[in-house]
Amino acid sequence: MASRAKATILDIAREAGVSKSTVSLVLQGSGLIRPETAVKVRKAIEDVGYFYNRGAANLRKAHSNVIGMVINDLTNPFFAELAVGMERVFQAAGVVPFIANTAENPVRQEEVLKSLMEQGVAGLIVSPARGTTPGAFRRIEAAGVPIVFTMRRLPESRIPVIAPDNHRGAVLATEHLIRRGHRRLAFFGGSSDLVVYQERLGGFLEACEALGIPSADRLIVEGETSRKGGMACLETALAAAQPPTAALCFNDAVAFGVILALRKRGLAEAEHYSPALTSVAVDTAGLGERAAHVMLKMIQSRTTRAEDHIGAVSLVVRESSGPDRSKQMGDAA
Amino acid sequence: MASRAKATILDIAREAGVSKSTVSLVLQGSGLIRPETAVKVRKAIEDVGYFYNRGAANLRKAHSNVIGMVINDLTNPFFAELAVGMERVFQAAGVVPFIANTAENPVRQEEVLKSLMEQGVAGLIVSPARGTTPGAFRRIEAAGVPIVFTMRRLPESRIPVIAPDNHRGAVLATEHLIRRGHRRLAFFGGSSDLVVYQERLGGFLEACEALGIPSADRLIVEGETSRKGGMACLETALAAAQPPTAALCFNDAVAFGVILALRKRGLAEAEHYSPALTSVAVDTAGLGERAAHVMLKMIQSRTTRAEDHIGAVSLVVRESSGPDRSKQMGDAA
DNA sequence: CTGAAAGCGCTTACAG
DNA sequence: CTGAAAGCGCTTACAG
Repeated sequence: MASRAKATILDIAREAGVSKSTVSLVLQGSGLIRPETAVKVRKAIEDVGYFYNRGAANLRKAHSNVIGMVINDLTNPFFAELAVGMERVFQAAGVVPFIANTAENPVRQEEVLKSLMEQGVAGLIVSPARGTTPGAFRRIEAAGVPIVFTMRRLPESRIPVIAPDNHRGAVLATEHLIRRGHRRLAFFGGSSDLVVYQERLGGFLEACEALGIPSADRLIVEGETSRKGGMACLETALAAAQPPTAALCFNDAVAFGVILALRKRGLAEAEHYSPALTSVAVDTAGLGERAAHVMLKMIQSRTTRAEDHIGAVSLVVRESSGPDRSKQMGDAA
Repeated sequence: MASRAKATILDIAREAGVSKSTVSLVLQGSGLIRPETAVKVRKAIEDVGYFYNRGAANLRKAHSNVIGMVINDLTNPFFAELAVGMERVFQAAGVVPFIANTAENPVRQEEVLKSLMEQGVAGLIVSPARGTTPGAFRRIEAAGVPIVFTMRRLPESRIPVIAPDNHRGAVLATEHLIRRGHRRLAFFGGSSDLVVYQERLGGFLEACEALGIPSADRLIVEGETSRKGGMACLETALAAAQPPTAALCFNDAVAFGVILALRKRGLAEAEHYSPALTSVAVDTAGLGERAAHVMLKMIQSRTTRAEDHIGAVSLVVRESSGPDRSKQMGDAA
């Protein structure tokens, strides 16, 4: 049973008593083959335990059916969602997505990209790691392999981007906080080396400006985009002479950290301080689907250029239980 | 700049003024090549923007450097952790892991496995989807490709398994609850078609038996392994004549659901009912590393057999704030 | 040290 | 409809 040497189309041909061209034609579902021949061949395929050798086929056909998904942090459920959306589309198109994780490490990213290229991917969907240098994709672009960025853009790059409207999301969330009566606002978490950060902070500042919150009443605390970072942000903010009464958090993790810290201080448990996690909703799986579609189109039309796509966002207001003067957390996912 | 046709070793050979054999030798780091020749070749590789074609190489060498990781639920951070551990080991060994998600769907799993086999993987690390049939891996085994199961085992399969000691974890957690003074215990979530469920429930029952909890005081509520499932379990339990005072939850998600439901009912907020999420700790990344090592060894020794590996577990007791008679949640991760 | 030749498993014209 | 032949990009003996 355990045949060590893998079967090839030659084995199938022998088993079925036809030539290997015929087998190849059957494999490709060609209409040129007589039905009973096809049946005979298919039976032989089963009998010899054959697995199609896509590498050999691609070598000859000079194109591949695998595309690489390079993700900066697979432990972030957000990216898992994104991957799920892409897979749906690719599956339907007969394309196999291989996922690789860079763990936010540009060196690892370099290796992963090289690997994927060596594997002969037809395209690359990438959420670039922090600190990716502008030239990181130069050789791949030169080789004519299409790339799509998701979630993050690189400064001064012409690679198309599929991402949510971070700026708009932050504007919506900030407006919400101000309308709820808050006058001293904070922006918690993230760091200015990320383009995403600039976009969200920009939205925050724009809304503050538009709705008359003076810059003296805005507190910006950079920090790790993690629970720990969120906790640190809160400590910093509470140490201020006039602590903010509401904050826009860079992402969910930061927001949870802030809430944990509040709870630890006994502030969140108290009746008058019930943080409602209002958040910016992004159709993540939808963005994944979109990215996949763009990629498919690029491959098909043999181009490395495409339009950017900025996904709509909306505000999800949750359990805003406290009175007007209650402090409250807003979170931009 | 954008050379559409990909460069081959022939282009390099031409550029460097050597034969393609020489280029191949340089690519493989052979010591047979004069240093200055190697330098010249390496420069040519840069100049023509070459990417090694691993598919062609593998075709000739008849072995590959990619292994497939087939995961049943990528959105579960647990599996992301596992993947991270494996990647660490594989990277060091020059092996490229490709991750594929089956979303707990046996049909999708079938497709993914086929794809990976067609891609010529050297081995497969699989966390099988629910409802996987015993024969699902027959052809792959017959082809001599090594498989390792992680986290879950299949009934009546001889494929090696790397998994945490679920039984022991449940025993530890249950003993803990009983020692805290609880006498009416529940087991929440999961369903009996999973081997993991049998293992955990078995541990729960064994501990109850050993420490004298009569079966009348044990409540077993099957349910979805999600927050929603956990919430439903709690409702069922509270409807009992004598509700349990503590529960062992199938996993984190169920436990969170239970806590949410308690909070909604106002039970968790009350002083006398502060659920402490005591949980069973598994070194997930460590299991990932272990699985990778086992796989590497199997590939190297050309076998499809290996010892099972059952990872140690430990109990993490957290914020057990209430008094002895406080109700409390234990969670087996 | 380096070159010419064969072959890995497939597909693709090209004959028959 | 089916077979013989060439070739995809590489590696591997085998000469030189």
